Amino acid sequence: MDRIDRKLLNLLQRDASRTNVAMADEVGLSPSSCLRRVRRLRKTGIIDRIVAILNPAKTGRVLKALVTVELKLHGEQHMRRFLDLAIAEEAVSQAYAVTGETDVVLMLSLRDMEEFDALCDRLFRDKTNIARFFTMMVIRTAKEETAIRL
Amino acid sequence: MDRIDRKLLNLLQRDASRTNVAMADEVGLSPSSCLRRVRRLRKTGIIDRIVAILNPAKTGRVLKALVTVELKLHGEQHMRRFLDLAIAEEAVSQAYAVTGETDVVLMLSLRDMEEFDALCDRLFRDKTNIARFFTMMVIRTAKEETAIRL
DNA sequence: GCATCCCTGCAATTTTATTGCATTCTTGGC
DNA sequence: GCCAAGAATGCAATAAAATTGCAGGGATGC
Repeated sequence: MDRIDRKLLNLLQRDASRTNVAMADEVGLSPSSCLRRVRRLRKTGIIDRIVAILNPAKTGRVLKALVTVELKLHGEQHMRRFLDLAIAEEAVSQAYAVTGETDVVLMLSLRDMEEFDALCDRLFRDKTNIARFFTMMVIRTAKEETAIRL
Repeated sequence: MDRIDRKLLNLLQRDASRTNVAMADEVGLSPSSCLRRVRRLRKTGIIDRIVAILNPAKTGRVLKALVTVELKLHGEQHMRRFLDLAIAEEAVSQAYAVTGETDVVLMLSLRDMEEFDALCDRLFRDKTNIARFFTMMVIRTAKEETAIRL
């Protein structure tokens, strides 16, 4: 893991669609050496995966919301049961168990408020183990970064 | 945007490193048709970008934290000033202005608590416009999904 | 019914990825 | 400082993939 590897990772985190030939050129290596480095980075797991990032607005998911959830019962099995419910939801893009005043934080990507309403029904109402939940609708996304600075 | 486009998007959101030939095979198109579809999806912006996702743990960023921030002064310029400060930080991977009890929510990816301490110094202490902030350390990541279901 | 437009597959061509191999570079031990 | 072992590099040949032109098929609107 040297300077060239870091350079490759930075390039790939921005745009992994460029060709190996172009990458080799940018870092000053031959295509074969460059390819072997990238393959090593993938095999060792530093590069987890290569994916397409869609534009949420163009897919109809125009609303984002953060929800903090406080459970009534905090045991491991109760926590797991709720998380399993939550992660099965398409609108839930992130789900974390956290320290602090609340137990779980969810990030939602929603089509509209109707979807939010239905989701609340499934996750938070009635017989579930929810003490309280607070919803923060996202007004502005200032940063949303998949890349990691090396 | 038909069934095949959706299939392509789902495939690419999982693994964009496969070849066009393989993709064409999976959706039952010829490579040339498949390529033209993917190019159209990129040109129209539905596919925003293709990126490498790194394994945070292998890059030394082993801690995650969510921070809710309440500002003293809520004017647009004050909000913007704080957000600009926050998004300039490498450890801040997501930053949102939100409705509700707090004004801003940050997602942090940290190397250690020392980095957190230093970050707090820069963003929250002293002369800044911070009324309060609450930190939730992530205990468990149950879901962290870049893909959008179509 | 017909013209138009879009999409498709095929085939030729260009570009890229991949691999073996000889050489160079780096590193650790002495 | 010198040598040996392992790792990384560039080159060249080969295989595979991407790209493009073109002709045919199907849907759409008039």
